[in-house]
Amino acid sequence: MKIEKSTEEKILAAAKKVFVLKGMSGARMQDIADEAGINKALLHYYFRSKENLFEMIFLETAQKFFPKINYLFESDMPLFEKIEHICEEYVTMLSENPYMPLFILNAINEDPENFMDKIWNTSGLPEPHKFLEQIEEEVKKGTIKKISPVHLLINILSLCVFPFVGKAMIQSINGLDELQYRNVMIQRKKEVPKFIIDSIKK
Amino acid sequence: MKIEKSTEEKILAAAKKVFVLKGMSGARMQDIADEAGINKALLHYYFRSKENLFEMIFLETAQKFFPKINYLFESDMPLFEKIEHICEEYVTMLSENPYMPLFILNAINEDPENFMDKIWNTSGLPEPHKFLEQIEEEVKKGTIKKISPVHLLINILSLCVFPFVGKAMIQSINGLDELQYRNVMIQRKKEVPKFIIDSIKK
DNA sequence: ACATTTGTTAACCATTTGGTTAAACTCTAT
DNA sequence: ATAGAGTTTAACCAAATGGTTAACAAATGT
Repeated sequence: MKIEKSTEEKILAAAKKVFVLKGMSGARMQDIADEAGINKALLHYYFRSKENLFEMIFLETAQKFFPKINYLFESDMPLFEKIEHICEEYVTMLSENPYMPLFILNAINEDPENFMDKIWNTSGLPEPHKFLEQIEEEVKKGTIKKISPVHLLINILSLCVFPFVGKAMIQSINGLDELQYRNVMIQRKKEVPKFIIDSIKK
Repeated sequence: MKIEKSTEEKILAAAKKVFVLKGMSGARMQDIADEAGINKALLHYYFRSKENLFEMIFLETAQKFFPKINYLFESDMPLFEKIEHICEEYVTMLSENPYMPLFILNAINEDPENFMDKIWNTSGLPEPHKFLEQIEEEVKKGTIKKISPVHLLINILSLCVFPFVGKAMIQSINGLDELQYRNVMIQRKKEVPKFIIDSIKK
C-alpha cells in the first residue's frame, strides 16, 4: 500500500527541507543526503551541483508563491472581493509553508537580477498595471478613499507575508507557542482583509 | 584632521557590512579581513571566533532596532499620536539601514531562543501588555473600532518592516530604481500611520 | 637605552565541503 | 543466463575555510 518515493523525489524533498531551513550557504550537501537517506554522490548524479539543486528548489518554491501575485493583478473581481480572496489564499498557503517567504526573500536578496529574471521567465511577468489602475479608478469614482496604488499594494503584501518572515520574533514578543501562533494566523485570514478594507472604504 | 579609526572599529565596521550582506554562514572571515584591510589573524586576536564576532554585530545591530519596540509599548502618548511617532521613527531608521531587518530576522530564525534571550538581556524585556491594554481600552471607550490588539501590533510591525525585508522583490515588481524606492519609503512615513489610523478610527 | 607589553603579519594546520571516480549492484531486454 | 543500461555506494580529492603559531614591529613604561 505504501508507494515508494523515487530517489529523485526523495532528494528534492530533503533538499527543500534543508535549504529552506538553512539557506543556500548554510545548507550542507551531506545534510541533504542524510535527510534523504542516500549517498552524497547520488545528489551529484541527479543534480549536477549544489547551485543547480538550489535553483531547482527555489524555482519550484517560488512558483507556488508568485503566480498568486499575478492572479491578484489580473483577475477582474470587484476590488474588495479581490482583496478578500487574495489575503485568504495567501495566508492559507503561507500557513502551510511558514518558512517559505524568508527562504525566497533571501534567495532574491542574494542575487536579485538572476532570481527575479528566473521567476518572470517561469511564471510569467507580473502585470501590476491592471491592479494599480483598478485602484486608481475606484479612487476617482469615489468608491474608496484617496490612496496611492503602489502603497496599497505594498501594504497588502506586507500584512500577508511579514507575519511569516518574522514568525520567531512575533512569537517571542507576544509569547505565543506554536499552536497559538497558528491560531492567530488563521484569524488573520479574515482580520487582514477587514483591516485593509476598513482603511480604504468610505 | 582625519581621525584614524582604531583597528577594532575597522573590524566591526567591515564585519557588519559583510555579515549583513551575506549572513552568518555566507560570510567569510577572509572577506571581513579584506574589507577591513587587515590580516585575518587579527580578527581572531580581537574577537576569538567567527561566532563571537557575529554575535557582537548582531547585538549591536539589534539594539538599534528593539528598544524602539519597547518604546512603542511603554510611552504613554495617546494612541494615534503614538502610532504616528513610531511609524515615522521606524521607517526613518530602517531607511538608513535597509538590510538590517533581513539580517536580524535571519539571525533570530537560525536560533530563536538564543538570540531572543540575548536581546531581552541587553535591551530589556518587552512589555507589550501596556500597549495591548491601551488598545483594549480605546476599543471599550469606543474611540476606535473593535480590533484585536495582537493583530494591530502585528499589522504595525508588518507595514513598517516588510518593505525593507522585501526590498528587492518590491523594487522588481513595481519596477522601482534605487531612487524611486527611497522616495516611496519616505512617503511611507506618513502613508503608513494614515493607513492604520484610517482603518481603526470611527 | 632597554625590557615588556601590545599589535600585526606570513606561513601553517586541521577540518570541512563540494565534487569525482571506479567499482558494484539492480533491473530489464534479449 | 547474460549483456548493457541505469542506479548506488565507499573511497578519494582538491579547494576552501576557520583557526593557530611563531616571529616581527610598534608602542609603552622604567
